[in-house]
Amino acid sequence: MSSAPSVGRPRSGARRLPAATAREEILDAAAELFAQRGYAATSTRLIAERVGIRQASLYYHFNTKEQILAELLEATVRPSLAFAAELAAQGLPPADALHALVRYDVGVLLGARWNIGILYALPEIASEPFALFRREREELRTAYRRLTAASSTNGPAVLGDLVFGLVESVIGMRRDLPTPPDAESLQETVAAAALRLVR
Amino acid sequence: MSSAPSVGRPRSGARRLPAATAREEILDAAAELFAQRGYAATSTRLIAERVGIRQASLYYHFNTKEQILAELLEATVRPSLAFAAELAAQGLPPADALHALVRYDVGVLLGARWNIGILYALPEIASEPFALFRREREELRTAYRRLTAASSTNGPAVLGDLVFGLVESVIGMRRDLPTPPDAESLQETVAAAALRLVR
DNA sequence: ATTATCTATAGATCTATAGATAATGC
DNA sequence: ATTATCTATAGATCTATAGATAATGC
Repeated sequence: MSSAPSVGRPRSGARRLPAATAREEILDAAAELFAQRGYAATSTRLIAERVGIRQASLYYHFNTKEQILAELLEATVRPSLAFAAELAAQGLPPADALHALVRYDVGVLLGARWNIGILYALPEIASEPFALFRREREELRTAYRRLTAASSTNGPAVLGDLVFGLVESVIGMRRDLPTPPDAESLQETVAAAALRLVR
Repeated sequence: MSSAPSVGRPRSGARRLPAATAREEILDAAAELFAQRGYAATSTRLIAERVGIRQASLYYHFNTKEQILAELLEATVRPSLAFAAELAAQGLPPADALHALVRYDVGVLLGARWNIGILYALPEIASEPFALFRREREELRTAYRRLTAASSTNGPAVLGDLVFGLVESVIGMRRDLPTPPDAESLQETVAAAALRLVR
């Protein structure tokens, strides 16, 4: 809950988010720019400008530009991964659990302030600083595999991956559709579509 | 069908693809590198090195680095778009046409020498040099919308986009799965899954 | 004294252009 | 003469580090 600090040398520009910490402001500005123009195409100078500080000041809060992206990506998978773990502990019928997970995950992807999911496809995330993100995303994929396998008798081996892909297709819709669909109804639509695939 | 020319100053290095034109060699090297390390993270110097020429020599064949990416992207959508047009002219039952288009499109995405589809998500393609690619990809999306709407009585408005997303999910599988699935069977699996969604 | 900024800059790129050159073709 | 390369380089970046400084807190 900490916000604009009173210590430290004053900034060159106005704060981006007066209620947030500098760290949160940097993550927010970076998320907007990375999602809109791309990771490599966004300079640390531009991020800093949007935050109202000088380029070098970013490095008081983050060690590298890659670390900024890594934190953004991890923050996007983590809630769905935690939700999948909760579901696993509840012992619902698998199809009900799958429906709930899809609903939740689509909600996270559509509800994020910026469409960070678009960066999941970046070839750059194959490198080392993104190892934790890749591992967490694979865990989420595993949760989908487990739930689809349990929901479906003799479906194909890749059924879980197809459902995973169906869920993540909302990232592309959010980017490409002129009128991005209403979140509530898309959550329900995608969850229903997932059940059609496993049924 | 033209190949290694005999005119012009000799190259500094060995040819990448002795049977191809310099232009094709450049596109092939760029495709490999863009898909593996990312567009912005790949320098023109590295592309040239893989082709066996000097960095500046790329510009005899292409005006900009963006043009190289644009041609690669266009070449990946175009076959499926042409196939969709053929299908439209044939007057098949819509569900059969949808099945055929999904099969074909998945085949193109999996059969390409490099996984160029991974670059569809790049925020960079929102810029002007990629306008033609974006238009062609939207036309393909429209073909999916038309076929799903005709195959499905009272499905949701985004059904075509879900099928489109399902098809493109094979791009992620090709990248992320330790053993990428067999193309033939995945074509059939995804086509069958698409029909489950519209049925 | 501590914190969060600032200024200045090193060092390493990177894309694209200009003009020279080494082949073949006529 | 034409083609496809080469060398050299301009000019514009870009990330990250070093060290100074302007606040508040004790």
